[in-house]
Amino acid sequence: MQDVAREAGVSPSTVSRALHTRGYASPAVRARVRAAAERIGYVADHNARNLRSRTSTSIGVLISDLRNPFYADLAAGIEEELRAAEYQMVLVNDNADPAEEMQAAETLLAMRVPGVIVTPVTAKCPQVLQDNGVHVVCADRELGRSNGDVVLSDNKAGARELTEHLLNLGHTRIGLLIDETKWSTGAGRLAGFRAAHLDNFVDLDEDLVAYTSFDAGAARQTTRKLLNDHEVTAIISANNVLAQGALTELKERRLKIPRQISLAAYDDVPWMSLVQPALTTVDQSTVEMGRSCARLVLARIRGELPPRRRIVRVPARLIVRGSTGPAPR
Amino acid sequence: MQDVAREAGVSPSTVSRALHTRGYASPAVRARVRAAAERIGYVADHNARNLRSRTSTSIGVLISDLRNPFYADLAAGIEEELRAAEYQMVLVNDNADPAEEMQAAETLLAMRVPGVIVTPVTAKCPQVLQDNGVHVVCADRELGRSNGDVVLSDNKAGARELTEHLLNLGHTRIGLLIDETKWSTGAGRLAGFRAAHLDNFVDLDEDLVAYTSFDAGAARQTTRKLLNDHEVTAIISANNVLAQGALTELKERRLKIPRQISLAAYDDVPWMSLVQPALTTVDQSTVEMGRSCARLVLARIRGELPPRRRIVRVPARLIVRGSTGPAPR
DNA sequence: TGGAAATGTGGCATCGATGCCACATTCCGG
DNA sequence: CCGGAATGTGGCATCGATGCCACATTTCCA
Repeated sequence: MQDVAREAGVSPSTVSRALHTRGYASPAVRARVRAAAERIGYVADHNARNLRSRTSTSIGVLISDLRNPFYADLAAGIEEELRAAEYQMVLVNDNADPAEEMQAAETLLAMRVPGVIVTPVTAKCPQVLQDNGVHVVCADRELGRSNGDVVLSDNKAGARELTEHLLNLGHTRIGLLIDETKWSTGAGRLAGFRAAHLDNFVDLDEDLVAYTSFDAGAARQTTRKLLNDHEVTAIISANNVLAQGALTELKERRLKIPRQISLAAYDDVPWMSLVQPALTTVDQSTVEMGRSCARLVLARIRGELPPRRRIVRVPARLIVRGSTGPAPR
Repeated sequence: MQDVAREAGVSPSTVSRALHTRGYASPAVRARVRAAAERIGYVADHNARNLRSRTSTSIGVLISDLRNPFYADLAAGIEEELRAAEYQMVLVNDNADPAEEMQAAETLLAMRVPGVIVTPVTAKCPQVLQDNGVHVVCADRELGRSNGDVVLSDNKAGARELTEHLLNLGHTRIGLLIDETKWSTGAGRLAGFRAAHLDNFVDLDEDLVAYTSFDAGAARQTTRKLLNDHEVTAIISANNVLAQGALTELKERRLKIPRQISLAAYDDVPWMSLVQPALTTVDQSTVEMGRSCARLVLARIRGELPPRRRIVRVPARLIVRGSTGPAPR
């Protein structure tokens, strides 16, 4: 910048004013400075700018697992929106580990990022960030009674719609493969599953809610057990990872889908339309969810929003494909 | 930091020395300062540190499309290794667009990142970065005659092995679905395909090399054309995106895989083992590739490497699954 | 016991961009 | 023709961490 000032024959202050819209600078000088900057290849130092202005254009994004297409899509949506606003995305994987999550939060604090988008593992993480003046948006799920902004898939409505689709096909014994109900994600999907049964006057056998862990192998075992112990004519998987395990087990058993059993999943990811038959799913518009998160955090940073917490509910859409059909008699 | 100094009753300089391993500080003072920092909840400001030390612990990662599992895995590997070294990842999607790529490069320059890992779209981008003193590692591909570090999949060997696998099964008319040969990626895979034919004394009909564009829909059309115009008993897709199109077309035609036609793909991604039959693929250990990139760029930054350019070749591994079988007579 | 060496700590300039304030110049009306 | 407003530009302190240098204190040996 000193160099640009010398090159243009003005002072550093003038350079600053000439390159930004803020402050006066005669058109002549402005042009001269811009030319000089161009010639030298001047690129403003973000660190200095951030230090002085006590802010930054980097946004922290804290997710569980980039290799899961859900998180990848979320991040892609966030990045797209941030880039358009000339912000940068600092992406950190926490592997759904509380310790790594807190570690990451501290790093982001050190970077003095003005905002963070997080798929929280612990309520403490968003809390700590917020306490330090960072604008936090929780994505995909809510832990306990947080008081920050959140962007959620409408889990209950989506799961209800999916369940109703199966009930309408005559299924009355539907297994639900689910890994957790402590987060709003699992809780909402389970609630939707229950609500659909209730609405349709179908008694729900609680044994058909099969708890497993967030892992395809475990989901496969759980599916096996579910099929061994109970008569079910359809299975709903609460997310894309569990669906993988369920499908593997069904294929292994050479069960005809959907003739002998129907399979459906919450969270539509690409492979689900590639398998034969393609899976009936609930698409939670993950990329759009990411965009919403970014828009929300940017609006907060710019102070465009009232202090009240904002809850964005991204609609979920049922996609009927070949894996669901009439219940066998 | 001023606050910590006051709290501990020492000067800022001493705080700096006490919190780092560099410089002297009596154990007593060190303990006192650490305690004070802890109490206050002090987190060093990266911007100030970066400004002063003219460096940064953020690494730029410039990729084409986070939604493609290949890039997601690459990024995941990079992030894992960076995090372990207490570096951060600034992730930018350039959508394989030269303009966006240059834009991103400029942003990374502004951030004064010490290193960038890029899956280049244009040779200009890594060049510009390098000219500005940034350590650049090109991942997955090489453009023209660059002189920087690169981490590549051993495309030629992998493609040769895959092709040989098919030739050994008696296939002599193998279609290759490929989108580009300007980058080292496509060029290497095509070379391996050719080399395998040569080694096995099978004449290669150049018409069976079907050029398409990087898009599942286009790949499907090209596959259709390939099947209409030529007798082929096997198809190799040059990457995961094209494989999607090829598979869709084969399913549409109700061709029995592998009885009537074999299908194989370069770049193993999760859905390939979920479809029935599972696809024979070449696994390029994408995550490990990402880790290698990160290790390489960190080593450069630390000055641990001789000036000569480093070319890391990550081995590719053939995974035989159900989609390839003996050639039909 | 005096002086040199060793040890620990504080002062201060610095990195680069920013924006307040002061000052120089031009412009206009009374 | 002079004073005050309007306009444009430069000086300078500042953000927070760092590390050189100087200085104060202690240690040690001659």
